[in-house]
Amino acid sequence: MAMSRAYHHGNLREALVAGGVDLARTGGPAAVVLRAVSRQAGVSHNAAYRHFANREDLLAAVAGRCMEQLGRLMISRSGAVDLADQGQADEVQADEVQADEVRAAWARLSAIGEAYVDFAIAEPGWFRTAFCGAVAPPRKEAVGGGPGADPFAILSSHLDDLVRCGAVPAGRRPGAEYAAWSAVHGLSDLLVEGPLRGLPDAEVRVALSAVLSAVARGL
Amino acid sequence: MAMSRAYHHGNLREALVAGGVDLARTGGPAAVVLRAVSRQAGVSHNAAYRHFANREDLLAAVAGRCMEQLGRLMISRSGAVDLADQGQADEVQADEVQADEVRAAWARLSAIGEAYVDFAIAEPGWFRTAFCGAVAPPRKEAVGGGPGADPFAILSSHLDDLVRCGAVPAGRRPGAEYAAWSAVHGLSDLLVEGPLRGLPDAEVRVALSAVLSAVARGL
DNA sequence: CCGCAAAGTGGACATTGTCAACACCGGAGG
DNA sequence: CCTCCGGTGTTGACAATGTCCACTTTGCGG
Repeated sequence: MAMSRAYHHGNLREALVAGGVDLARTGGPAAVVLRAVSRQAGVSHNAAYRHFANREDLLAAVAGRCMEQLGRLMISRSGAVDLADQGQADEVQADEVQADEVRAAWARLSAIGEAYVDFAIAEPGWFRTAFCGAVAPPRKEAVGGGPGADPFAILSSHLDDLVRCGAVPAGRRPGAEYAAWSAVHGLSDLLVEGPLRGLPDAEVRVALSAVLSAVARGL
Repeated sequence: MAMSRAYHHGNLREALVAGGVDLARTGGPAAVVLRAVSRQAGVSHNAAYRHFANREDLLAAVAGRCMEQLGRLMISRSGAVDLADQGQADEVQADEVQADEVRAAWARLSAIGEAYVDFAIAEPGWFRTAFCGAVAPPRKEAVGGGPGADPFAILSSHLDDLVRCGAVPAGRRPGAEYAAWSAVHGLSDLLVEGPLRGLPDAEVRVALSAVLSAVARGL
């Protein structure tokens, strides 16, 4: 199994993508350079062409990883809300349970929105790479243990929850993902590479809460 | 008078920026290539270095032009709303005048939002260039007749109008530009270079109206 | 045991950003 | 009028990159 390191590198494709993710973290999509990732993998340039059609193809793979990273953070933050809530769940009326569920659904939506923006700010290189326009098709995730972390799907299911528990009228559901996603993504983009770059931290929080509450009202 | 007057070329700086805008239109920021714009201006490479510190500097100038272009479309669409409205303005009660003004203010906000997205769709190269992160400082526009077409300033003044005529409570004003701008910019970015690329036209209109009405409700 | 296709290598080429040294030109000062 | 001078533009060079090509090596399947 363990291939001799001389010629056949264990599985290169993986190493190349990992190296690309590394470079993208600090330099964004422009830093995902064929020769650089090859060098970093201890392999000479042109080796990558046995695994990717061209640079764009590699970038797409790297972008996919970044997107998954974002999805993972969103899921994790959403889960954290559930955990925090269940602490104070005790014996209460049935309708109070329902009210709590509504509140929790709203909190989860806010949490994934905040996660989105936080990710963009904390990892601008990854964020810019994820949305550099190199992502492949919708990416049908492997059914198994893979973290099916497509941000869009996550958002959709959270909106479904809001409708299901009556927090949002069903008539408002169509197009809701566009409204919510656009708002959060727009703020992220403006903060990371748009005219809002370098906005003071306090102002960032003001903007974030303004966007999130506007979305909540707007749904 | 060592003005930027004609020396050898005419005034090159202008020609270079214009050529850059040309290339950016079809190829986005990546197409703004020093040697290409120099070639297109009938001048050999390195001539540009007498007018710009480096490629990034030129790109910033080109990006500024693209941003102005966007601002101009927004202003023009906002003006078109006024003209369309004044046609049906006749003798009415005072409070109806007020109601009309409120309606017009909302219509103008919608118009600039729609203009933003339309611009992104119609001129993706320019849009991507405008927001590629190369724009110079906050750009203090000349107060006079110059096309003070900073999209952010335009949005701000429209929101001010909404507050002034009572359509939006003053308490909601802080942060409102973040909410509105983020929503519209996010949709544009997702449509132009994000996962929403290639969305069928009908669906685009659904998304746009969902975003615009959500913003209106959210303010 | 052998050959073959997959995996990796080395070299080459065009393109690009950038630097340095040089050439041109038109006006300022004599 | 002539002469210098700095702003403008040119030529040449260099390193880095994406990509094509021919070649080599490896290990698996017959």
